[in-house]
Amino acid sequence: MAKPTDTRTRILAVARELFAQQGVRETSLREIADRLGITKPALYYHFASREDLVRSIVEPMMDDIERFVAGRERHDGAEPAAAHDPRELLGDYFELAWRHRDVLVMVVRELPVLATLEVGDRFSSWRRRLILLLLGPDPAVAARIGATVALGGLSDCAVEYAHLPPEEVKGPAVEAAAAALGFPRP
Amino acid sequence: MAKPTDTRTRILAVARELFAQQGVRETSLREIADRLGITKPALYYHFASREDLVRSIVEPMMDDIERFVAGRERHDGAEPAAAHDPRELLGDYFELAWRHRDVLVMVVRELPVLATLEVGDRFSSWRRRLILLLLGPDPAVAARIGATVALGGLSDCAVEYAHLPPEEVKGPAVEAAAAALGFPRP
DNA sequence: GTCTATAATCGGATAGAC
DNA sequence: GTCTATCCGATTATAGAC
Repeated sequence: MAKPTDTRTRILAVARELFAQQGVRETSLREIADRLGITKPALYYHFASREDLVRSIVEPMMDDIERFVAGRERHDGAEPAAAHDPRELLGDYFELAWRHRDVLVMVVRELPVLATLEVGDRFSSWRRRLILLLLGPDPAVAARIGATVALGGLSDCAVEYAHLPPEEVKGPAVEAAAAALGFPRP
Repeated sequence: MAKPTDTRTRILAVARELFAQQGVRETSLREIADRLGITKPALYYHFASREDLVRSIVEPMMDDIERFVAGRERHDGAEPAAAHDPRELLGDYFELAWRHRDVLVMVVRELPVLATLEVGDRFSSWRRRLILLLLGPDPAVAARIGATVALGGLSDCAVEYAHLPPEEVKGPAVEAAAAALGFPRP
């Protein structure tokens, strides 16, 4: 039953590649269709609109991050515990960013284009909640700034060193992030 | 001699604001003209083309960064000394990013749109040279990763905490970056 | 599922009057 | 310096045949 990759999947793959290379708004449906050797109307058979295509690419990552954050928060309404081991949380966060690094580049570089999907607000929310998990409630400004350096720096690494094997990147990246957070190397 | 702000300056201000808010490619000349109460052809009296307008906004920042990096490199062809105090260099770098934080957001989010200005290549070059200044020639991968966290995190802070007074942000941000680099708090 | 043909819209840019 | 009017190209999207 080796389906030779159906058209919908091939469209998604080509779109992902072009969006990452030249930007979302800078890629037209014509360009995607040409690359695949089909025509524009054929795209509309598989996706209701241009926005539907974009959403189909972005949403799996968004859902994955939402699960990541929500799964580590308390659900009983009690105060969120800062009981998370920083290195473990940062390591898991690195692997998450790494898994989605292609779409991640696209998203962080194009928040304005993706405004209709409210990507910016959701990212802010996740970062706020992650800082809460790392530092506990009401952290001082200085600690929050350290956390911003740590989390922002980790995402940058997933993008910057995408050509290296992840095992080689993860360790040093997590150590640097932990140090920025105020947990220096043992 | 209180010139009531000439039109060219007003155009640049409105364009900067709209570009930062909704993206470069997502802002049309019509939108800029409407906001100013003039028409599109009037824009063309002040700028030769759309690209000329974008360039006029981005270039001052680019020149400033180039001067920053070049001014700290050795010019005699000798090996680049790693003799820079990390906290001093990081602090100056923070202030640079802070000064240009509005245009900075626009640029890092829209590398694809600005491809014709070769913004991406120039940014890569600056980061590479800064890492050289911080770590000396041929740094190990782990050290480079720490530097990526440090420099990336600093830029993020200039954007993320743009609403706070810079004196409040700079200290903690530089300390976090230095720790990520491997120079822990004394 | 994919095509041809086409509608409707919007973008950047120019000519020429005032 | 700013306007009206206009051109040209490209884009999203749809209708209808195969």
